Amino acid sequence: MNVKDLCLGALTFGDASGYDLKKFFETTFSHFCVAGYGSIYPALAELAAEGLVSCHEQPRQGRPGRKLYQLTAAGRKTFLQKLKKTAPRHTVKSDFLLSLYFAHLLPPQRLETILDERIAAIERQLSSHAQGKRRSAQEDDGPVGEKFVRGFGETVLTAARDYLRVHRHALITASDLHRQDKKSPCRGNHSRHGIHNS
Amino acid sequence: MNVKDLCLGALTFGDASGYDLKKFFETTFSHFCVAGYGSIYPALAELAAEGLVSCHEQPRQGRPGRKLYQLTAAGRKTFLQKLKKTAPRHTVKSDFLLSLYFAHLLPPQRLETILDERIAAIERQLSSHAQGKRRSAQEDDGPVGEKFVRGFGETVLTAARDYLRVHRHALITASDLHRQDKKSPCRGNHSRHGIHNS
DNA sequence: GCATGGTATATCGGGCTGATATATGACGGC
DNA sequence: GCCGTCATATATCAGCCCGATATACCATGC
Repeated sequence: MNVKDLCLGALTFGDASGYDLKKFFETTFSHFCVAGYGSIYPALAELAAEGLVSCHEQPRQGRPGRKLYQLTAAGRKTFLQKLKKTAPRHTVKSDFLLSLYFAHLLPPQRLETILDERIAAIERQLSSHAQGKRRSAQEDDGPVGEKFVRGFGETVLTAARDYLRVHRHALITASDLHRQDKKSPCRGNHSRHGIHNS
Repeated sequence: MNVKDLCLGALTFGDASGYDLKKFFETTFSHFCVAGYGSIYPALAELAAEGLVSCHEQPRQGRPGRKLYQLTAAGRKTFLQKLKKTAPRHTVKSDFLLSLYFAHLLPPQRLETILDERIAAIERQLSSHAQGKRRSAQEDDGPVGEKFVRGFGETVLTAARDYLRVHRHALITASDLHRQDKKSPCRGNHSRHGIHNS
């Protein structure tokens, strides 16, 4: 599922400009995909060239016209096929966890900052989820998958936040004991925690 | 944190070849980063050119020699600096959740497959975590961050698996009611679930 | 009247993924 | 002893994507 397919999928819910799509990805899809303008605009241009979307430009004097994109029948068909064939992968990329893995190389203050920022970020995501839930409860619909996906996100985020809260203190104190930074240089690369075992 | 920094970080635990590093990423770092040979080998070559790692080649007759890389003092310093400055981002990219968001466009059988495969994948990850835990409990060490990160992974994965198990059936039956595929083409792109609101 | 932030399109370099190619040793089964 | 399969090990490349940046205007509030 590349950005082109993502755009087709979003357009099944109605016409939109590139800007609209970015916002849509940032809100509705925020916890499982990202796409920047640098991917969206070229994607839309290619899709238009392939006849999978049509583009209706609304001229605005003095600046580039707003371009509304609409899914064509071929575009809808293409998306359905992609959707059926796509392998449902799920990957996490986290400098957050990577940093904590190296807790023994970081000052405790930095660890605190990292943990607190992540907890705060999770809380922001949870409250924006709650807003989305209220909105879709009013309008009483949206795709059936939306509720499921939102519930999944809430569950996972809540579990993550609780874990961080509970184990925050333990990590900071433990890392303080095992510290290994510039001031106590312990500089052997040949520690007993080797990687290769040949 | 790009692949070059990742390699430096892994090499703080001991010397390794490119192949060793890949395995290390796949096991220890598996739930928060990925790196293929296509990134690792060029990264090591650049690091060697910059003097951040040194390379000791063990010749083997008839094929390319095994290249063991070792962190230099400069490399260790560089990694510590990067680690301190890195913004601890955390992103999820999931065709799995994306597919489920479009549950109303998928046949129930496909939904079942997707859910079951994901649950099975989570269970595989959990049991490989458990193995890692047993191993590091025997040797009674590893970086202090390791336990924390592993605990985080277990917590989140368990919460995800339980959610999927509990809500599996509800999603499949609900999507069956709201189905909207080729057989009932409902082809208006101008549904009331529009994206833009200008 | 002016600064801030939102709307909107577009480009580009650097970087990564995933597939592919190549070669050989080790191991177990038959 | 032979064969297939798996693990070891390095390397390249096309296609794709992220993040930063540039431009331009309007609405809002202070």
